[in-house]
Amino acid sequence: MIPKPTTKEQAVPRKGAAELAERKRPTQDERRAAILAAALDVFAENGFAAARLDDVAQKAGVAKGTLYLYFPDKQALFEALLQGLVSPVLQRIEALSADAALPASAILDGILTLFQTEIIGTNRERILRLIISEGPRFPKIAEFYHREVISKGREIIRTIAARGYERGELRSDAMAKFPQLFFAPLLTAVVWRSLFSRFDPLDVNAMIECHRKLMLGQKDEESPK
Amino acid sequence: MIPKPTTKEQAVPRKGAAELAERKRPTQDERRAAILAAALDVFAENGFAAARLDDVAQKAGVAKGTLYLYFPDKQALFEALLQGLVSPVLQRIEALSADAALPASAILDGILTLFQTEIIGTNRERILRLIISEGPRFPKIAEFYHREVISKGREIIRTIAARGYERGELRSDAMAKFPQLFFAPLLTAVVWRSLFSRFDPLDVNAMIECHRKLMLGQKDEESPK
Amino acid sequence: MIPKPTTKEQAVPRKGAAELAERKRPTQDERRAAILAAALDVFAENGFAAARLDDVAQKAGVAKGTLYLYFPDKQALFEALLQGLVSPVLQRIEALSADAALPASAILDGILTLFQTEIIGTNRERILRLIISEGPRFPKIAEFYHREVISKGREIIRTIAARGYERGELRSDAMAKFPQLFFAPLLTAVVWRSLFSRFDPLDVNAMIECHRKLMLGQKDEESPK
Amino acid sequence: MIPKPTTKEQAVPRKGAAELAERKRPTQDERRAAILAAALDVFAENGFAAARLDDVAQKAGVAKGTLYLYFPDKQALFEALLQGLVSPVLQRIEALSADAALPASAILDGILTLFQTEIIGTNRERILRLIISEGPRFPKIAEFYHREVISKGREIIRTIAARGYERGELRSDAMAKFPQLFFAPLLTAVVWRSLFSRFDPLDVNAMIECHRKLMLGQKDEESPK
DNA sequence: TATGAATGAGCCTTCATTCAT
DNA sequence: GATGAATGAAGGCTCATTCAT
Repeated sequence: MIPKPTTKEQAVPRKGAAELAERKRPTQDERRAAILAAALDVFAENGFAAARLDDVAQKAGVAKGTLYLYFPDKQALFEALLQGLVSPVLQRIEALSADAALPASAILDGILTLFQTEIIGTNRERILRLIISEGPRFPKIAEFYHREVISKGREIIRTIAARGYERGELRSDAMAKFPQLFFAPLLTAVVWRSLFSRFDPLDVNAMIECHRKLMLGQKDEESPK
Repeated sequence: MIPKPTTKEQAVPRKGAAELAERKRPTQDERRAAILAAALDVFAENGFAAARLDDVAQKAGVAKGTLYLYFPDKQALFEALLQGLVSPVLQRIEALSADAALPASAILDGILTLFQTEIIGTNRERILRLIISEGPRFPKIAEFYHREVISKGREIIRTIAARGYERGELRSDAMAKFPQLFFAPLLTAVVWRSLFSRFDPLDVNAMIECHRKLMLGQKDEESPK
Repeated sequence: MIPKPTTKEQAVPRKGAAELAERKRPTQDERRAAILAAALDVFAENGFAAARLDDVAQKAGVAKGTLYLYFPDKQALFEALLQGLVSPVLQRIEALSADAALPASAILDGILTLFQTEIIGTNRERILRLIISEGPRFPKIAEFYHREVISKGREIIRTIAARGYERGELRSDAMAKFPQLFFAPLLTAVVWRSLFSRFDPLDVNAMIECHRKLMLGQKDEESPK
Repeated sequence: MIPKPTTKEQAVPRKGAAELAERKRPTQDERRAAILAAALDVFAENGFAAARLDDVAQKAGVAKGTLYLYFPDKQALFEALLQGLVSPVLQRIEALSADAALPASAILDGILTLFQTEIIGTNRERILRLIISEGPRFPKIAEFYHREVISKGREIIRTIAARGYERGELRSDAMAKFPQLFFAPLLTAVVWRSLFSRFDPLDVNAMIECHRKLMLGQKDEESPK
């Protein structure tokens, strides 16, 4: 269970230890990551209140006390978990939206694709679920997420939608007014999957494709894909 | 706080109790209702795991043991709560949709209005929140809700959307394929309100109006409101 | 360990229950008293920090959770314990000292006798030990004890000593200035007993007799006892 | 706070470390002393059970593991602490009492003065407090202290008091029989200060002066101060 | 020798559930 | 039926001690 030291590539330490694929003692970063990964599993499965730190420790392969070397308490661990995995996707969205020369539909397509590939089915989806479920009881999390993700995402969509509407690419300025309408089906997909996918799976890609058409106001013939 | 059994000197005790202005001993149905109402408060505020039956009992004005006379355990109380408040709205939706002569837009409008008046701001919204949050850990609830509400609602929207598309009222058959797209903004509204309304309130009605336009594929001029 | 409800051979249940020596279900007062008695044992033996509530519960014959029905937490239990056993002795001292006609020596003798019979060897001595040991970490306790016992006792001694000095019964007004000098040997007896009595027992009565002589300034011949 | 080992560029490191004004790497004795000093702080403030070795290590400027290089465990550290600071004062008392030519009152005065200057307000007072508080749970300490200090001090007082009584310097042989009576006010001063000095400070010197008069059986006129 | 991260037994406290009244 | 005191299993957190470096 506990990795043996493996003082590796030293000149001649401890025999042939180096070439072994053996477990080395994890660095603090690795341990922290292991704890967070375990915490995601346990919190996602049970919710905050019902999650047991015993389980987190066991999954992370550390002693219970070790958790407290990395996080002051259960709530801090939870909050750290929810604040640790957000940015990269948003940055890619920002990058996408920066090119004003692109047609709105292309940018929105790109964002939808990112959602399909980088969120659905990944840990980020589980984080999202946790934020939806537990956010109301963790104002700090809700505010953080609103500030770091929601408000930025909203601005991006608002800009794109407004520009697309002015250019005549979009039939309506609805999304410029309420960018939430752009994200609503994505949120719905996440919620659906968490609730019903066991017995009524959702074809997320197909639904998003329909959403795209609706959003762009295309008539059905117009859509390729 | 709670009416003592009134051990007093009533010449004709307990007979015409109803017409007495004094607090009468609650009937079982009233007690059950009080417990469920209290449970909604407590579960909605804390989630299932963190909710304390002590609080439920106190809010309901009964002793803790009394809860167990009405529900076998905490989970049963929770499940009873989530299965008790769904039907009436759905029935009204079914009624609305039954009139095939109505234009699709009118029916959808009606449904949206029902949502705005009968869900948002009511206990039903809190139930919905609970289902979203806790559903994944209560398969029974998720299945029940899917069977009783989701699948029916989906069928209704599918029918209306298909009919509207055939009649040319809708520019796209997206919603016929994925009725979730119709409900997505409503779900989003509920989630938003639970997470962000404290510091970033959402104008649900305005958003729904935008959703309506987008859905119907109207150009902006076409919408009166 | 836990008194069984005694569903026994009562022909006419519940009637003649009183005269049976059988264990009846303890009243709340009895339970509270049992908890406090157990707490005294456990705290006296281990000190506050090292005392285990498990042991208290076991000694009191109740479940661990029951403690929390009577006291909000460990500290409250401890404080309740230390504030529960003081008054009667002080009242008797006050009664003794009220009679100004008595010679000072008689009153002081009476107080010393009370100490020997009502404190030494009783639970009050253990309480005293706890106050001495733990008081510095429980300001509330120290203040309470100072207010309720120390300051009153000091006033009493001061009055008696001053009066005795004026009357020529006492050779010195030392005790009128520092009544602590009257109590010092008593405190010392308690401390000695807690530390050394195992291997060097102290004849408290004899020491107190010597203290009396010293205090009264008698030459040795004068005191028979 | 604590001297970092000073890993700097010393041309001639570690040789004439003593005469360098800079902080040198502490010797083992210094480290031991630092640990004991820190332990006194921490144990005095919290008592044995509630004291944290973390705090001791931090105050001593060493790592927690280092404590275990110097003391096998917490209890051994505590015991070492309580056995380390006693002797010098006792030796001075012994020296004082050795001169049989001195009048008893002079020797007793000397001892009282030593107490006032060498105990009250110093670390020795804190040690004394710890012995009083924790002694009952540390028989080894109590026995050590009894053997090394108490019994010796008692013998000294007994000798002086007996001699003084024979010579007619003391009106009573009370203290010859119970030397505890001599120390009682000193003990009382220590206990009082630990419990009440925050809100009811004690003038220790004045009290001891009164004690002296009482002890010597002087009438008030006789003592100047 | 010194470090401090890691361990895990132990303890206070909570709360769903029971049951005597 | 209704009560609420009592129960005791469970979980968050602490901290003395260990051990790889």
